[in-house]
Amino acid sequence: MPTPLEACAREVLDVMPLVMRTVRAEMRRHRAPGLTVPHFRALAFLGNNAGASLSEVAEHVGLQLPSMSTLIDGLVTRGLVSRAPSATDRRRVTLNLTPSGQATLATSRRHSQDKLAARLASLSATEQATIMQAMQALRVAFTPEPESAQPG
Amino acid sequence: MPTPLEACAREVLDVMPLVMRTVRAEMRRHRAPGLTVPHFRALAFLGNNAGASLSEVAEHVGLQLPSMSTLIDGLVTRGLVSRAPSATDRRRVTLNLTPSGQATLATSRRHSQDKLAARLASLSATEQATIMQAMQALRVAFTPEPESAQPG
DNA sequence: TATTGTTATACTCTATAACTATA
DNA sequence: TATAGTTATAGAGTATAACAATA
Repeated sequence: MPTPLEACAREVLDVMPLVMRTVRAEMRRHRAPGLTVPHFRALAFLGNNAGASLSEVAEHVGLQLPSMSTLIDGLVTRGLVSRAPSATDRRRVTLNLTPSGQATLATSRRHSQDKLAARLASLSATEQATIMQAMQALRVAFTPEPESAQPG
Repeated sequence: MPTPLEACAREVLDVMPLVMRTVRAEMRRHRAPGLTVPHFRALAFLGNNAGASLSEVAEHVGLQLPSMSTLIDGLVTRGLVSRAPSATDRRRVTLNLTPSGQATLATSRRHSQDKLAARLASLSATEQATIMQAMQALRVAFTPEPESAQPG
């Protein structure tokens, strides 16, 4: 007989991959500029944290530095992100969304959001509110603790 | 100003990758026999659906048939899954967990569950209950229907 | 001819290791 | 010496295409 906490963990473990698979499949089907979930999350982070460094994005998205370097490289090549040396510390890079990046983010987010919303629309308003609350609680529990650098 | 439904979709889109990244990282760290999330989900499905065919597992996990064939191949090689021709239709394959597979599933599930539970323990009992309810609602909304929305 | 599954092949994503540049 | 980032290289994981076997 599992405790409520155990049951909750198991349910999360069971259901989240199910949801993410749908999201991923939809992103792939849409395939605007081949935006994967990590691409998307990097763009979203830069949308909220203009001028962030590579390390900050990497930590937030959960990739190693070389992987994020490559990922950002692709976004720079595609003209979605600008990359420049920091004025105060020339080891660092300053990352920003270009106008095109902002537009792409908005479009892609809208698309994924709409597809997700279409699914969620089959649920009651109460259930939707419950999901909203659950996500907010999970965000708190799973936001990585800043070890060295904290974005403004 | 987004509607509640839109806000909910956006929150899901934002938070779920955050959670799944932690789960994945933990699985990788544990690295029992290199069980990935899809491996795990395939084992879990077979645990609940003994004798399932390859197509059934593939549909549930959300992989293409060749990918699932390879994945199952690895599980068979590792002695976690048995694979035999179906008695009634020899094109089909009958998949089952071996005792070792059952044990591995239990151990891995317990491990991931424990790690997840440790995170969730920082939340209140009310929040945990909310998450539980949210997952149950999401499960309903995202369980793939056997409809022919997925052509072959 | 249609369905189930496997094999062959290639591509994407991410990691580790080695390196450069700056502090 | 330590930190930020890049480049080189390798290895998982998954997809598409071609194939084999059965219905």
